[in-house]
Amino acid sequence: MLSIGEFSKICKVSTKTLRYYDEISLITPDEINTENGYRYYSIRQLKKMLIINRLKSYHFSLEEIKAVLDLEEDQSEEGLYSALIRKKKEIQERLNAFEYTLNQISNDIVNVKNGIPIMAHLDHLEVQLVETQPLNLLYIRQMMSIDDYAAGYGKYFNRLYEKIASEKLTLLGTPMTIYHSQEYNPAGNDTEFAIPIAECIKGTRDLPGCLCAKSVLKGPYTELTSVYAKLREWAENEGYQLVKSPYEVYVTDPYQAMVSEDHITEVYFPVKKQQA
Amino acid sequence: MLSIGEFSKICKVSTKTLRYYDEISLITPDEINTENGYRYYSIRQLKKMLIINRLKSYHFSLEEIKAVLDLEEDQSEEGLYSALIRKKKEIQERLNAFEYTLNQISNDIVNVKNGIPIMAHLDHLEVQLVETQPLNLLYIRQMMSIDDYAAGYGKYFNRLYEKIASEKLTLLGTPMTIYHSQEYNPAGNDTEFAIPIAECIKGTRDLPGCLCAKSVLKGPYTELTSVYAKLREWAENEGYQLVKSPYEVYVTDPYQAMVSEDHITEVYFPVKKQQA
DNA sequence: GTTGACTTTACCCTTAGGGGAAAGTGTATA
DNA sequence: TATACACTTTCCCCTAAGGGTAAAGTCAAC
Repeated sequence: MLSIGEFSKICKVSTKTLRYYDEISLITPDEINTENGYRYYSIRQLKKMLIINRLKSYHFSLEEIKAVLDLEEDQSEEGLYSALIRKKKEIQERLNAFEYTLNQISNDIVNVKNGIPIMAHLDHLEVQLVETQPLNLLYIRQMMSIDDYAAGYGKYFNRLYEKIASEKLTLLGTPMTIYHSQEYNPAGNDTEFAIPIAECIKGTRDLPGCLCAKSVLKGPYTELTSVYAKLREWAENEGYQLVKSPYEVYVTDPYQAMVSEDHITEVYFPVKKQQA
Repeated sequence: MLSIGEFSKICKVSTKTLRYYDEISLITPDEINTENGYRYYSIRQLKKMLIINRLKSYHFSLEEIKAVLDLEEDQSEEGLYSALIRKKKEIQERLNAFEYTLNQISNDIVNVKNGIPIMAHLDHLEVQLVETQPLNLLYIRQMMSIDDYAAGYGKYFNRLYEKIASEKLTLLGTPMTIYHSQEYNPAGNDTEFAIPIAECIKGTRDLPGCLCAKSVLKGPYTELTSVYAKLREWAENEGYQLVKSPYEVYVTDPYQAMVSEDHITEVYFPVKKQQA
């Protein structure tokens, strides 16, 4: 039997951690002296602790590790295997995200080095006042959380395109997204995915034409918030009031132009002249 | 002036977050109604908020962002530039770490798929009883925290090698590390970096020969804890007691064999036969 | 005037433990 | 055997970046 200090030293895990793992029942000492409460671990618990350490190094949460080990106890090898596969995919995704970030940050570094302050594109963004034509939209309206967006765009636009194809409808423009939520809420925002078509059928609605402030973004979607900010600022300065829900039109196919720098997105915000 | 909800919506940041940022003085509303406490943000605060969002996406902590923005206020472009460079390096390192993890996990996946349970190498690890020869060690002894190890090995062994080279000393073996701490402590462990040489000079000491349990690890250093566990288990089973500090001998040059699978490390643990 | 949307503060919760205090316990040495 | 010191216990507070919810006050539209 090993005292907590001995066990700690062998596994390279602090005693604090071992007590915490005991508390959450991840690994509990084989024996606890009932007189003084001292924890004693057995040699054969070393392996379990080493597995925990390894899974931790793979960025499993303690919760996940517990689940894996519990399954393992029931002799199913499947649990560990599928967990590893799943976690590998997760890590791959995080790695990709880091690569993307690295790209972006490198870009900014070049700009700052050349004396172009960060967010400079915001100053060069042009806003125009346009009168939009009414559109007939095939749409899906959905609450979207921030995590859903990445997968959501593909999913819902695909569904719309499928319907257009299977019912032989007439495409009249590129896909667009309309944001109906008043406030930003990380849990979910009322979002409408739509594609303009010719036919008025079930599942379509009319988007009336109206006066809009419009900006065109060339670049990655992450800069869209700047565009919205710019539109607000413009409206305030020019004495317009923002009314109704803004929408984005994806001029380039997001799945065609893989280089995010080449994306072209139009942002429309319905406005009206402010009463003096 | 924008209410917190309006500002939140434009920046795609929750009101909760804005109140929190106010609390930590990262971005405070331009105006607060003294009657009802309502927060009002100005249009020109949008830019600051967008910069915060961008830096957040680069994995800056709020603390760091505050520091950068404060420097920026004092018109020094340098602050932002060097912060970006620093952060880029950080992200690169995390990316590398993820790549390494991905490698390891893929390895384990192959093993598990082939029916080899994780940690199986532990069962095949051989332990032998050896009588070591006394060594004369050129050494540096240092408290090392877990984060220091990666950089520390290079640093201290380099220092030792430099001394050997500059004083024309006679190398008698490969580098080794001796662990003096009794318990594992994440804050710092008493660690000795040493290289056996022929000359007895200032900065050398004697490592007496003794009876040791010895195991040889072929593979990445991350598996070293398993070796220690194995040695403990063996000692328990064979009726030996672990005495004094264990040490590792790096048979392969860690900077030569870049593929971690090729590393060869000997682990020695001084033992004595247990009194019956 | 009322309703519903908006805002405020306040309190508790999250992960994976770290730091430290106060008190009890174990063991080696003088 | 007495004492010193190393070890262990529980208890409480702390982290970063907010999310969830409640109770109470406020605003704007109808």
